[in-house]
Amino acid sequence: MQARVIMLVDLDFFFAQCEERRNPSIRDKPVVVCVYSGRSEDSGAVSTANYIARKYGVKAGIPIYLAKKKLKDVDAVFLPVDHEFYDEVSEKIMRILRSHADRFEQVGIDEAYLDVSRKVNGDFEQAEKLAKKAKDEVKAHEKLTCSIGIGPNKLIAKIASDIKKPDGLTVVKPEQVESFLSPLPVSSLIGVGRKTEEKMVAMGIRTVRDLAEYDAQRLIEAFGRNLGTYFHKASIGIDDEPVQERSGVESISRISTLKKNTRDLELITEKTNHLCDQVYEHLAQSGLSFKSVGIVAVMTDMSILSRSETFENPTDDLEVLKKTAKELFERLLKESELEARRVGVKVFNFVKKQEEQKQLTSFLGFPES
DNA sequence: GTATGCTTTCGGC
DNA sequence: TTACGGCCGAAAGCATAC
Repeated sequence: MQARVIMLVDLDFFFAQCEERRNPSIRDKPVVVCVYSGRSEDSGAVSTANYIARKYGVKAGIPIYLAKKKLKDVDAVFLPVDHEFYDEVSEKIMRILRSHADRFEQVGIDEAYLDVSRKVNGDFEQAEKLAKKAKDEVKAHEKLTCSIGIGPNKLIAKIASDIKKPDGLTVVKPEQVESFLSPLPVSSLIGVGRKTEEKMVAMGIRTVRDLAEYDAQRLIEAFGRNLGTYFHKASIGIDDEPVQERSGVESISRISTLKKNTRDLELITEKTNHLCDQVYEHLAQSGLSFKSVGIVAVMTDMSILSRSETFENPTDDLEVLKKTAKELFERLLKESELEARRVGVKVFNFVKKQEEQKQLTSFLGFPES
């Protein structure tokens, strides 16, 4: 059993970098990739921005209008998102990265874990060379930079990848794990969100070092056996999560901004029926059935409300989807007085169609063939 | 008390 | 000072089961 060597590869400011590659003449300017909602000239939000734009405070999530204001005296480039193009680029890069890994796990469109333990014989020097080679290859074939973190597990690799970017490479060897982790805030650990961090701070735990020094048994008392054990192990750099292929998406959703804010169920249903059609189209390509339907509404004050329903048995029926979405919106409107601004539909809890058959037959007591 | 599953919210890009 | 997308997975909260 040799030591594990794990890499996390993160494609830098991915959408904006794709746009720079397509049109290199914009590379020295702020590049802002936007999602326009169509409601008015500049309504919408920033999806991602290159590092030049970030120097002006332009980053993912801010309104387009605000981004334009921050860049009003600058020669900046604003572009609409082009997901098809990014998907294409991502697919090619993932193929390159996969070829360098013993095991591969893609996370979203621009990130992947590579287990390279065997490939580099458990040697971190070799892993660093391999990472440079992968970076060079991605650069040569796809003209894109990425940032890589290397560590003895996914936890360390992920945190390491954030240390230097863009175009960074950070290696944390097993003997460096303790000094690497100790000073970080507990929120650096996956699994520690705002609430958990607050709870830990109240217990006198701010840094990973504090967490590591905290009595493991007391952690278990405070967070339960699973979480408590996980936190204790993570604090000393232990993480046994394997790098494994993701079987597929966990949810498919479509959301859209309404022309006008409304609480008229018929107007909303008109829009969500269309969204259901799109979700269904995507679903049909994947050959999946779903057990759960969810809806989401962004209200006038930008607060987000959601409702969902899980069925006894999986289905792939478009009419069931539409009917359920409508009922959920009806319920949501009863429980809020605000008008809806954006509405969305999603399906999740997937079952592959063959397995659905299997589930049914085993339920009925037939022997499996 | 803890595990599990479902629902809702949060947060990154 | 306001302004505001679409999609995903993770986190959190709760009810019920064990």
